[in-house]
Amino acid sequence: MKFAKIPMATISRLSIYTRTLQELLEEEVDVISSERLAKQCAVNPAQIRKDLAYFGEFGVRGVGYRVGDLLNQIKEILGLNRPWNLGMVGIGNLGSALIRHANFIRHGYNFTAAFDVDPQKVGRRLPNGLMISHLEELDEVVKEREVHIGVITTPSSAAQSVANQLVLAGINGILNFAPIQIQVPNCCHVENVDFTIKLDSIAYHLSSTA
Amino acid sequence: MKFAKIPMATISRLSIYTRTLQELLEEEVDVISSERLAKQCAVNPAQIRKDLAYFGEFGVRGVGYRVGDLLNQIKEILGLNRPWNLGMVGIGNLGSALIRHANFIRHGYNFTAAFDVDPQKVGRRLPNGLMISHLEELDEVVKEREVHIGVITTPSSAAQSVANQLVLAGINGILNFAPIQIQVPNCCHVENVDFTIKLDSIAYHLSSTA
DNA sequence: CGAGTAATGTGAAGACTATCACATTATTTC
DNA sequence: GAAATAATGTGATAGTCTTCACATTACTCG
Repeated sequence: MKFAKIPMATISRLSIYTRTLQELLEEEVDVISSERLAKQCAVNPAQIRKDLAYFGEFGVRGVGYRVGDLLNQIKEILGLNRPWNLGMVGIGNLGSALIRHANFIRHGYNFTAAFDVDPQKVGRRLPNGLMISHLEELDEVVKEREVHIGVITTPSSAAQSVANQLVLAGINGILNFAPIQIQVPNCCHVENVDFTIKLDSIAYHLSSTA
Repeated sequence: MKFAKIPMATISRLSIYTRTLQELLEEEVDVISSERLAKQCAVNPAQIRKDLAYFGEFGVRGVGYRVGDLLNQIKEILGLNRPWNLGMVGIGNLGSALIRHANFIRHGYNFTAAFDVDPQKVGRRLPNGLMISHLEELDEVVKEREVHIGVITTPSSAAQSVANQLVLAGINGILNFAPIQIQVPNCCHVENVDFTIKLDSIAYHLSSTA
């Protein structure tokens, strides 16, 4: 089943489903149909069933999905049944805000390393107790703290070089907030969070419909 | 040409092209081929030509594209040849980091309003001089400061209600950082910036290839 | 226990997106 | 000024993703 080609969009939606299922679980809903789940996630019901079908059969015909079970299985699929260690590179406004941001921890992501080049910052501790290391020590610290995923919040100009360093240190997953397309070998998976693109997209829609 | 259905992906790529073209302009490159531009943007050359073809002919056969001209024309298409006023709702860690973030201003986006519900915050000024207004005053302030685009950085639980208020105040574009699918009428265009989804996607790739 | 109802799982159709391949057009060189 | 070279613009093709429609299976109730 791992060899079937899973659409990226399916993976993203699985992530959305987990959030909604989590809520449903907290509301003590036991069972849910693809139709109701779809409405809450703003997708098509058949889409949900197709997405799940890539990985097996998780529902009961005529009944629906057991919320707790489905949640666990999707978490298993996504690899969320274990903690992931994050290393943040670039401790500016955005970087430190993200480290303090609650959403990461709640989902099993922990920052275990932070890097910068500014001598004013290196050696200091973040509010959560994490010490800022110098970028030069990246390789060493990444291995020591078992960082699995690199988060880049440096200026664009530094992003590619940081990515190279992360890859050399053995990192295979990068979350890139710098508005630039970074190039990495195939072994490494990059996801971009680029709100400038999103804003431009809004600007386009506002201009072309007005 | 506005009635041809333009793929969302095309709009996003146009945004990427503008960034690369901007760089090329600063490096005083006059002319560029789709092939070279494609390499820098990490896309297929034919893709660039197709994307542009939705809007007209901008190149010279046998030669390439004039960097300055192309940049201006794409900016025109996206509606970036004018300033856009942003109103941020939710002045927490992330919100205030984003307001200070340089990328917005550089691209013609200005924050002209900021909202929160915390009495400790309302009435205070942000480092850039912007006063934080109470959420109750949203309608009024949005109109007064001519806010075009709303940026939501509240907790998920508040996001939908804030979106409703923004729509009622006449806002037609929303950039949503809350990890929830907010529902709005068709007149309003929402873009989501959701790094939890991106992280989950990285986790999936790391788990399934390891 | 059988008929009726509900909701999944999935093959097929449809819609959308990306890539190829080449005709077309501009420039350069001899 | 003709031939060679270069690079766009685009019809055709291939590929991917989404939605439909229905056969299948589970539960409920008389």
